[in-house]
Amino acid sequence: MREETRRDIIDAAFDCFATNGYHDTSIADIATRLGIGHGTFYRYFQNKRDIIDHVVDDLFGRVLEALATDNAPAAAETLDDYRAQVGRIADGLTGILYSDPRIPRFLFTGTVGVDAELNKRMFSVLDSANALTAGYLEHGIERGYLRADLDVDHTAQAVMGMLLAGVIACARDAGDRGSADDSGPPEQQRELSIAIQRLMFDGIAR
Amino acid sequence: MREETRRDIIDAAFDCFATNGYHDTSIADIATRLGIGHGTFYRYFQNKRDIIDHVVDDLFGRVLEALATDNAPAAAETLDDYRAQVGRIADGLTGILYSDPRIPRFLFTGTVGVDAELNKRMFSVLDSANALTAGYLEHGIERGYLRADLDVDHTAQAVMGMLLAGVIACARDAGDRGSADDSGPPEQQRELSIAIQRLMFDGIAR
Amino acid sequence: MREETRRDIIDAAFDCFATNGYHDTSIADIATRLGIGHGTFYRYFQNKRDIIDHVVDDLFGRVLEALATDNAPAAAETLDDYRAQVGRIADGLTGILYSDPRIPRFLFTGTVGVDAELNKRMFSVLDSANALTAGYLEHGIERGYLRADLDVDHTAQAVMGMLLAGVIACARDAGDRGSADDSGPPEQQRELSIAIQRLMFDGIAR
Amino acid sequence: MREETRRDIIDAAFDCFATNGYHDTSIADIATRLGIGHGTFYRYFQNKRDIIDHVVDDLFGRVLEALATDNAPAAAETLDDYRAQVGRIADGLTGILYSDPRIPRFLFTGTVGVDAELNKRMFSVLDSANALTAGYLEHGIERGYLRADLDVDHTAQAVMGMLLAGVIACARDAGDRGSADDSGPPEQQRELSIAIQRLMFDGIAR
DNA sequence: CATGAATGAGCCTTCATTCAT
DNA sequence: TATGAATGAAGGCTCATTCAT
Repeated sequence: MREETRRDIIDAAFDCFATNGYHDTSIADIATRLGIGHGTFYRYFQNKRDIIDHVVDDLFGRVLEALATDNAPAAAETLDDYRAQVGRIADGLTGILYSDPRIPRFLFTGTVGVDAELNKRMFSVLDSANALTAGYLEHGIERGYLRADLDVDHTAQAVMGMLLAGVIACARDAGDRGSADDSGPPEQQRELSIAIQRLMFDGIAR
Repeated sequence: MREETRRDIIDAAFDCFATNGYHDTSIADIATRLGIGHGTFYRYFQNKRDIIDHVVDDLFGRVLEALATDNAPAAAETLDDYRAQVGRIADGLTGILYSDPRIPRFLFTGTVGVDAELNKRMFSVLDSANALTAGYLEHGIERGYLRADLDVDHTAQAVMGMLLAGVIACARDAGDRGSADDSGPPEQQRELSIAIQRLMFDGIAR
Repeated sequence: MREETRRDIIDAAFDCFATNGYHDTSIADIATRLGIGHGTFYRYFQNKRDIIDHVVDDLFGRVLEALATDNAPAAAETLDDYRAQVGRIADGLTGILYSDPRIPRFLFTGTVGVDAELNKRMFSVLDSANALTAGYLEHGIERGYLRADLDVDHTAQAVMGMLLAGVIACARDAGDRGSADDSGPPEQQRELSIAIQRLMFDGIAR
Repeated sequence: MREETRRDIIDAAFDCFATNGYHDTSIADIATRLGIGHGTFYRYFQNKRDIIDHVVDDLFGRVLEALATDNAPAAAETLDDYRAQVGRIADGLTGILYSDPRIPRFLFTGTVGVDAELNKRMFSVLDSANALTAGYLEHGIERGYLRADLDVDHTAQAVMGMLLAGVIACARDAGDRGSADDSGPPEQQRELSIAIQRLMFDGIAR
């Protein structure tokens, strides 16, 4: 039960799921990619359904870590601070999504449509993200640099939706670019990021 | 080849896919739900992969029709016009999504993770929606009621993302409420709709 | 129950079986080729197994008729008579096989490997042919122009084998030539015919 | 992937095909006869179509080996030599066909009517046999003990036809005798063999 | 009489999972 | 501990046959 093998299996599974989706990936695929016997898989994971949870765990862990690294968790005290903070988070996410194109692809083909259970979990993650965002907004209201009548919960939901649009765009681009790691400059992503920020802070009206 | 049977199969398939997802729905499931022999299915559709396309066709047809009904295609000439128009579209979508909770669920479990082909198709639909939205924004700039320096394409993408957030929320709610047609008042959805509009037109800053 | 329809079905079945074989021909194929509903088939024949018997009946009827036409059934009284008779029979068979390339093909793909029952029947037809040939030989011995110590039964079997070689060659050629009726000159067939006769009457030794 | 299992499957398939024919044999039949799960079949062979090729390979291998054992490949130098050689080959074939009655049955029900592809292959085998026979005849002409004006190709075809008659007779007898290995004395076969030889070397005329 | 919609038995094939080595 | 041979549940799909219209 070498811990390294466990990691390798998670990585291989992540790769397979991102490339072919959960349902079109067989245990044999994962084992073959790793060069191990497919019986070995079952020494590390209960069953096929089991691994996806661990892949998701692992992915979220990596994403959160990456976000935490780039982002001071310090709360913004002014609108400009917040604006900058949002920019940093957006850039951070962009960086993560583009550092490994398999991430957005996996979120699609490896996460959605697998299971009612997993759906629930993903919804719950989204809830957390919403709550986090709502917290930021709440903080902004308290500090006085955001509109007092802001519906924080639903506004947070809307903001997260814009981020999702980014993830989806990445997933599509990743699909177009194939699975290779050739990082085309994330120009599109950056522009979307800017558009989101302007929408939030400047509105669209003249 | 009664056209009615064809419709029934599409409906039953829609129902099954929305409830259990594409991969956990067998042809026998669809046939059983309809009370027909499973061989009959193959008199109307080529194979399992074939029906999903028709279900998607049908769904999009219904959605577009519903949207068209509620919405004057007339272009907005003032910001208030546009604001109202956005409100109508949002309400329209809300109404559709809540009229049949299977719709958002199907978009998830019956559409994502099926196929590279279908993914491509869904992306392409998203593209169209983006382009449509961008067109509205473009028009607004020309008419002078929207910021001239708006990045229409990416802003459209962001706006569509917010709508997606609504779809996702619906899908989750539908899951919680089961597949029955008990229309809990779409209070949440209405509030999200308002939050999106305020975000677009008023921004979040004080 | 028009008799003509019955004939048409037999013809269409013959065509399908010759082209695609018994197992790769569906009732729908036969009906479609004829432009009738495939339910109609069952008004004329019990089931799929039933039709093959009628096709075989029909085919043998046609072959025997053709042979009878070309051949005086009169018994040969001299070796030269017999030689000529054998030649006529051989030419007759050649003509039949080449008049419709589907015949040898059908004997293969529509007759062998269908059924234990049909195998038995074909064997029985072969028996009759053997017996007929043996009768000719017997007659020749009685008349004194054939060797008295001839094993008529097995010699007849051997002679029939040579004819079978011709049928097989035809079947292969027919396959090569496609199903069209382009009668390449049956040069090969004529030469085989001659070789058989020389083998019978002159032997191979110098 | 025990090689023995592979052999067992080939044998079982051979048995089933010989008894019931290709189309009336299911993978489950083969597996059941062997007492293995039917999934196991697919660990050793691609699909149902795949196995028939291997069965044919195996059968031809065995036949050729048996023929080679009994037969000096040395060329005949005199007519008597050749006569003896033909006798040995005929006896060899007889022995093979009767050593396992499933062989002639398989050649019928397991080989004909399966596939255009397999038909082609069988024709090609027949070609080789014809060519081999023609070679012997050619050699006889060169050595001077066969008629110089012999049409070697078509004569070879005719000779092969007589052998086929033997195969067919065997197949029928095997069917009558059931699939058991009770070797009724191949009296019939021997007599056919003699009749063929006399036909070739002595002709039928007095 | 003709039709073709409906049916379900039956078969091929995949693949997650187990377990003896 | 690692392996991969074996397994059989499960599901997609075909097509001969029936029968209401």
